[in-house]
Amino acid sequence: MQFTKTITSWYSVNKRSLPWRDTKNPYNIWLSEIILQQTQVKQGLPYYYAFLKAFPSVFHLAEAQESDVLKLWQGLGYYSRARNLHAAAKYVVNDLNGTFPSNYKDLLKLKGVGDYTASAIASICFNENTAVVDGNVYRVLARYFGVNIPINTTKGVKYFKTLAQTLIDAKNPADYNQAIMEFGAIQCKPQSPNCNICPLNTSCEALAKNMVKTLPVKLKANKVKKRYFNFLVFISEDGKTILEKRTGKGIWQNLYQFPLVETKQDADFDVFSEQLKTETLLKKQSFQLSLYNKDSIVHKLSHQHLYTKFWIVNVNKLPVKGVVFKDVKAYAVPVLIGNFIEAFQFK
DNA sequence: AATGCGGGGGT
DNA sequence: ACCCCAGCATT
Repeated sequence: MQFTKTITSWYSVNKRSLPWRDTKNPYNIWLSEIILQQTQVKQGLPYYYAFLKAFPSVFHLAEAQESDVLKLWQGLGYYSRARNLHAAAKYVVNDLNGTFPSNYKDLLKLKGVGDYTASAIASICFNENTAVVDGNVYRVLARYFGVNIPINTTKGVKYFKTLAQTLIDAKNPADYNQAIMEFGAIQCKPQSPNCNICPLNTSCEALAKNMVKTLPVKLKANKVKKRYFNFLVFISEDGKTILEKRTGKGIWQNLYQFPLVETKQDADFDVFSEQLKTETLLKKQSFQLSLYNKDSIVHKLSHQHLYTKFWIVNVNKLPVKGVVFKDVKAYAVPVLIGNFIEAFQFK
């Protein structure tokens, strides 16, 4: 297929030099693929180096505490990736004697490994003939073949997986898969691709029909929800504050935060001050309240905007076991909390 | 099939 | 304000 030949020869000339391209070690490739899920190379690169340094092998990772893995993952987002990474490492060590699964089907059994990642590892490390379909592949194929089926539907997912599988270079799945992704990232990029220099510009359906800007088609996402977060930054006379672990289902699972009071709307000082008197932590406790940031800090996640206030709660003695100020930075926290800790300087 | 999950960067 | 990113798990 001409498409396949052009993509692979483009890749041999234009590929970036990246650390995970110097190895076929499945541990390294797996780590890189998990880090790069929904994450650009530039953002993930420092984490890849940090993880390999802290956990050079799957055995090191399996022996770690989840809290240490999350701390190292801090700032990268989608924290279930870190929790699943750690769980999968323990599975590989405890159930598979440390030997990585070596085919698509068995790779899928690892937590956090879905169709894309199993295909990537199987092809790159074991040369299995299974096509990857990531955001880049959707875009390249939708444009080149002029496909307007929405990519985020069951029909679209199946269609593109099948199409990708017909195009893969069976003699070199490892390079072909990486080639089409790199082509999407650098040449057939989302915004204003330079089609003048594209090696496929004489046969690209989207270019011929002036559809480059409208492909691929993606069904619109839901609207962003607004939430109002009030963090209680306790300050005790013996130099401690309170950190709580987030449990349950929502965002930032297993990360730490200051005690949180969520309100239906932006909290007013007087109203909130009264409300606090009924909070469990402050029921039988006198406290002095001050507001750290008058204007809410807006922290934007994909599907929620968090309007956030940090309330400084001075107390004589903490109602629960606290954390001494110098230890606060050892906890894995969301970026929103980490930024506050950096700026506030506990002392 | 629909929803939730982070954070950074670009336009 | 909206889109994108080497997606996955849950319901």
